[in-house]
Amino acid sequence: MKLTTDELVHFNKNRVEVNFRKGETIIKQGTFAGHIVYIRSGLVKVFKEHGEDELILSLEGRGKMIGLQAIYSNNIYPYSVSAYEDVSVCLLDINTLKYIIGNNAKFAEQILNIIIEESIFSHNRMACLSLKQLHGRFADLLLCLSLRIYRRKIFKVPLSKKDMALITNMSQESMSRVIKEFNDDKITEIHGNRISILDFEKVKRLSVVG
Amino acid sequence: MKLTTDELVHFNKNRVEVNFRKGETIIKQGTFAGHIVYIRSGLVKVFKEHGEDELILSLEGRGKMIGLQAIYSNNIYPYSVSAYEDVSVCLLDINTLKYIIGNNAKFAEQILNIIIEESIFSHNRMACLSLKQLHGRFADLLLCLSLRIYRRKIFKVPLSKKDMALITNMSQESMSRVIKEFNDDKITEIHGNRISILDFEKVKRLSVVG
DNA sequence: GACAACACTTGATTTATATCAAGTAATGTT
DNA sequence: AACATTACTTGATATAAATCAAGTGTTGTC
Repeated sequence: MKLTTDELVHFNKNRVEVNFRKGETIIKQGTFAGHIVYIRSGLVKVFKEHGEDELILSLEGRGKMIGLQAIYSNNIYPYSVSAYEDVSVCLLDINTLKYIIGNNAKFAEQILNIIIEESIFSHNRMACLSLKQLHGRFADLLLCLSLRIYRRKIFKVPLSKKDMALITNMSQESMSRVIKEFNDDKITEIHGNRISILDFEKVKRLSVVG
Repeated sequence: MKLTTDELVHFNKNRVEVNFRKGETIIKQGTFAGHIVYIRSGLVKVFKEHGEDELILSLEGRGKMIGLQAIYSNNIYPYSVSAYEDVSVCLLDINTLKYIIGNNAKFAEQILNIIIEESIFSHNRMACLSLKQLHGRFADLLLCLSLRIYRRKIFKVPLSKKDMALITNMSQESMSRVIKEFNDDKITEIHGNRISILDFEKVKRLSVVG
């Protein structure tokens, strides 16, 4: 990023490194937004709280910026974020960020690109949740983990079956049944928190078909 | 917006006014994005095409900018837009826009705000579609039309029941039944394309309850 | 090592909503 | 005006997936 020396100084002065333990809340929906969160390591969930139940908007890992939406909308975080495992983050002061955005067009452009990418992701997730059924939604979760988060076909996740059920917006029992079918059909090999994708093409096909 | 004279000249040189007839496609998902669309008048739907079926992302009317997502992502429109009624738009050259964003931080900031507002709207819509059932989803449509689009409690919509069913992601038959119940319960008075919201508080409550 | 608490599985039942079917009303066309 | 086409309604049936229920397996705690 093309920041001036002045801007860099500003940034470093207003940057804090923090660690969160598994399960901790990193951002609480509805609270005043003091900073933007940059994830250095660990998996988190971004979710909307809606009375009793919650809707998971996305999973985010290493290298992602979270909370940019708070720049607009009265500095209030429009969603919550919590840690699936121990997480290390960097907190960037929101006013510093706002200041630089308002003065450095190239920087603003990059933030814009991040938000736009998120926006498109969000549209796809909406389509996934509304149009697809159980198998398609789970296939999408597998693709997300494999392509976006771990960049592998075999990986360990800090997610319980219950978590995965929440992410794919289905009941725990349905999740259990879907996983069983995927394993029986040799599409995946899922034992405990270890996921191996055996037939990647089939997962892709299931994601498209729904 | 704080644009320099030079930028204004640029803009006016690369601005075209166009009219679309009811039903016409204004933006086609997957095509090369030449411009951003500013709606001068008329109601349009923004939707994702996904094989056979479609998912409506939002309704937009007078004063809205559409297609900003194409700035990022190889200048390809990530969704389609079509006219529910005769629509008048202004087309802004995407390269001009990009150029100004990259050089005028204040302008970039405003575009950023628009996208962020959209992003939050999109999250709410996702929650609506995934968490709520028929009545809650229809209540949300009523609120959207009444608060965001028409700013009235009584208005005429260019939408058929079929359209409304698509927007709320339910079957035409369910839409019919839900409208009947709303009318029977004196919550609304819907005849043809004329909608009167009689009990606004109840609509809000139904939207929250789901 | 016993016990509690929780994660997961699996089958039976229920439920919300889609689909099917068959009709009436509204609209457009020659 | 007659006819076709489409929009809408309404009841009956089908279905995907949730919930319920009753288990087993796993983990943590004193």
